[in-house]
Amino acid sequence: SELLKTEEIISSPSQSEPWTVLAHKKPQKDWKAYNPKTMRPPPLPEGTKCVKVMTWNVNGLRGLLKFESFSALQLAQRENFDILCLQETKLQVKDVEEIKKTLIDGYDHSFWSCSVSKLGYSGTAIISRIKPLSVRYGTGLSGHDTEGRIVTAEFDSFYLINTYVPNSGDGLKRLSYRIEEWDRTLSNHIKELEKSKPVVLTGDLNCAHEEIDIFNPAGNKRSAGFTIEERQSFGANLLDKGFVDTFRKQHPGVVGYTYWGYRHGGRKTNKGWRLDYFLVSQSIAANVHDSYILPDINGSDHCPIGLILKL
Amino acid sequence: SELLKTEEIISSPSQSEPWTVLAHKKPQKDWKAYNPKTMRPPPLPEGTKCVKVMTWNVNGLRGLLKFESFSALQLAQRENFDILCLQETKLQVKDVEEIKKTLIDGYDHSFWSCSVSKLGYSGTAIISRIKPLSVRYGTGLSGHDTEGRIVTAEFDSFYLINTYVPNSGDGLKRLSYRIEEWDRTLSNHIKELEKSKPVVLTGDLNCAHEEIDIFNPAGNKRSAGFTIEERQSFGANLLDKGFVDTFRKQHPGVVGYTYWGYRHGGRKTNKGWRLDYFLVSQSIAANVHDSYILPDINGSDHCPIGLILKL
DNA sequence: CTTTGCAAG
DNA sequence: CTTGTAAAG
Repeated sequence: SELLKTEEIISSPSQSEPWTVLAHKKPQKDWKAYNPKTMRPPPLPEGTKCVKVMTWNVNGLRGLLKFESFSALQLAQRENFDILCLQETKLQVKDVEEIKKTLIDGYDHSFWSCSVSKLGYSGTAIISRIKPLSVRYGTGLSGHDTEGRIVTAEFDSFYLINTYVPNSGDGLKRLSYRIEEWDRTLSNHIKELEKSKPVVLTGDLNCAHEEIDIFNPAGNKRSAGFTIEERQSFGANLLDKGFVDTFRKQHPGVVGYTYWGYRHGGRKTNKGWRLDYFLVSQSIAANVHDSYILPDINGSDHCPIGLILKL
Repeated sequence: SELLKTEEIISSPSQSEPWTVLAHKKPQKDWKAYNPKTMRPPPLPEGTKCVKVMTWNVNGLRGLLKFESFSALQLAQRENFDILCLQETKLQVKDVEEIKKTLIDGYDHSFWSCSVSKLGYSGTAIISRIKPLSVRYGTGLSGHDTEGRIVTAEFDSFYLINTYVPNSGDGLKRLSYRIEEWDRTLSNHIKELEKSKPVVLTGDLNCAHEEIDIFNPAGNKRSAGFTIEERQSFGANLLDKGFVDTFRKQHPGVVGYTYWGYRHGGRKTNKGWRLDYFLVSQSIAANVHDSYILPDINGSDHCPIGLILKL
């Protein structure tokens, strides 16, 4: 296998570095607040084969890189991921070569999908130090491939699907498209791939699945990302098809947000949502060593999340 | 008269404060470089009645105020002007009340003209501690009053016209409008006012009149602001009608730019243009005590200029 | 190169 | 509130 040995991967400083704990001020009902310092398992024993995947909606990659304080470079040095999945790169096709030059050595395989219908909109990427067996852009299943929302990479023992699910928009004007066309297409794509290998689905799924996944469930029943339609579609098209929400499995009853809107200073007051996920095929759910959130990493309205998968 | 006494006006720190001298690196032919430290006359004797007017194309007033380093407030404290004329405020009508609140005490009379055809475009204002006898927006002469390009204030002994002349645009696509419609309309407006009182015309006239007024005359013969059409129109519609270019009269053979394009780092290399003027009726040309440039004031692609007029 | 408004989230 | 566009200078 091309996957790296444990000692190379698990040298991540993320459990020794001083991640500041996000104060989850108002855990609701009897929910606990996720604490990345205390709620992560001990490192795997040396020699265990595994892969470390990270996912981050960067809300404009060029904006993020200007910041410098959290380039992919520094994230790599801290987290030492094997594969990084990005959403909302907002790159145009013409920007990609320039951006590739900023990648650090070792991450030699990167695959960029850009919107060709709206410039500077949406966009996804997979950046990897492992060379995939194959890569596919979009689903090929219908005409929904113009917004750069899906990249799929095939590895030895699994498919990795990185996606940025369409936002239902102000006034929910894109809700029916989202549910009836997009979610269904994605679900079919996954099922198709799963016929040959287990699937890891990650990205900004633009849905807070349960009440625990949003700071104010009552007030957001008609907000894009928490409508009953989106939540049911998430259940029916993903979970009911045998996909496991790895964070929720590992941390039932724990509040762990991955998104805080800029509009109401949400990050300071922890008015967050869990919109970013790792879902995995049931057949590999037991291989998940850790599914975690890094809420203290700034530079976007979303924070990165990670998955350590034993192979 | 409502105009202030000399001791109140000429307490300006501008001749004692350390204005850094702009290095005019390549004076052309036998032109001298304007030096605001050395080329200004001594203060007027105490008790002389005068008015101090400043003009500044601010290239977006809200952007400038964010800066804070050169708000109108600080400019007022350093220059102690009586009247400030702004161009390219880029304000909308709805922004004006908000902006008025930022004015410092004493400047209680302000008159704002905003573009109503293109939002956030153009826009002029007169801010004064002297209450004008009357104020007029636009010329009233034709249909050229939708872009907020002219404010005229009447004082005891003169009219003050503040204008932002339309740029002829990339590809000179607005050149014929500029010459045939706009310059002519402005000229008629001035002549009309001059029938009753002398006129002070100031603002961004968007024309470098002579070769001395631009860093690279040869290379800009078809650039907006230095076409022969604009230069001749400037001569025919303004100077030939009896208006005196006060800076040029005071400093013949002196290079004094007021604008440096952002596009080619023009301010560092002093690739500038003189686009901002005080023109006065011949009948009061001898009353001009000082017509000067403040090239070291940043915050815009134009710098402010000043006029001290004896009354 | 920078400001502005606009769409989008 | 912030990221992208585009128009304008």
